Amino acid sequence: MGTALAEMTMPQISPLAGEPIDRADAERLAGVLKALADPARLRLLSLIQSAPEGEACVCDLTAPLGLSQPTVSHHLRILTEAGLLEREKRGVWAFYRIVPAAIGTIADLLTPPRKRATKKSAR
Amino acid sequence: MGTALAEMTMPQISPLAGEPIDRADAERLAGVLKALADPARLRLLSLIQSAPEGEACVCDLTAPLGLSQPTVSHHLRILTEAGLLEREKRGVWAFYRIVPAAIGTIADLLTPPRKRATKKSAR
DNA sequence: CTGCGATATGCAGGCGGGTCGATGCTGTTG
DNA sequence: CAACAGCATCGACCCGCCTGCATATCGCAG
Repeated sequence: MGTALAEMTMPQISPLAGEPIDRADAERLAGVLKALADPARLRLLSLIQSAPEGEACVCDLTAPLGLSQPTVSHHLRILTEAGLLEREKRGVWAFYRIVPAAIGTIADLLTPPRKRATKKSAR
Repeated sequence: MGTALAEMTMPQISPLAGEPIDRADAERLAGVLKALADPARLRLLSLIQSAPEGEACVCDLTAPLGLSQPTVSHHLRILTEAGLLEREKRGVWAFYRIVPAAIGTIADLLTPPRKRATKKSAR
């Protein structure tokens, strides 16, 4: 498990597509969104993305966030399990990097006007 | 108040753009994402969007959701305050409709690769 | 005016989540 | 081998949120 994202990228569900999504899909999508819906975690993603090599270790993230090291590890764990981050341990350090297509996938799931096939008229 | 979305659409913040977002922007974006990060609310958006006229009243939503009427009203209130839904009262009924650009705005905020201007090199 | 149906609000219970301090584990350094 | 640094895990506290029940409010019908 982990990568909760992968479990719904294939079915290509979209809450705003055609018909209502079922409970299972709603809970999966909500799960990933829950991982994103936290100021600390959004800042973590932002910090990691804007880091020199696109990666950062925990010790570089605690200070700018103003949170304790266990708390930062906790958030990184949640983001990783959601499929938004990937972890690579080099020596004593654990480097986190953003999974390239992850956020984009979520953005796509929230973007309905992708297909003009469905009527929508002139509103 | 209401429309928490409007308060951050102008600054055009993006957690994955160039530099790290500050605490205020992170909290604003997290606030809107929190409104989305709930199975019941995702289903509500989906149900409303796929309704005949793109709108629905509370009485039509309680049954498919399997939640009590007060709970549904509660979720609709949260979605409305987040700027994702708009409410129109006609007679005894309250009709809810999706704010067209709302979800798209969030999707855009989560879509970084829009501008190649920022270096990114070959990683 | 009285009654009824549709919503919103108040209140309370219960669960999940964010945070920290303490601790354990692993790999590096001397 | 001993000491130390980086990180993950554990336990606990506290707050916020989802949910339902009861109640208030508004609009319409008779």
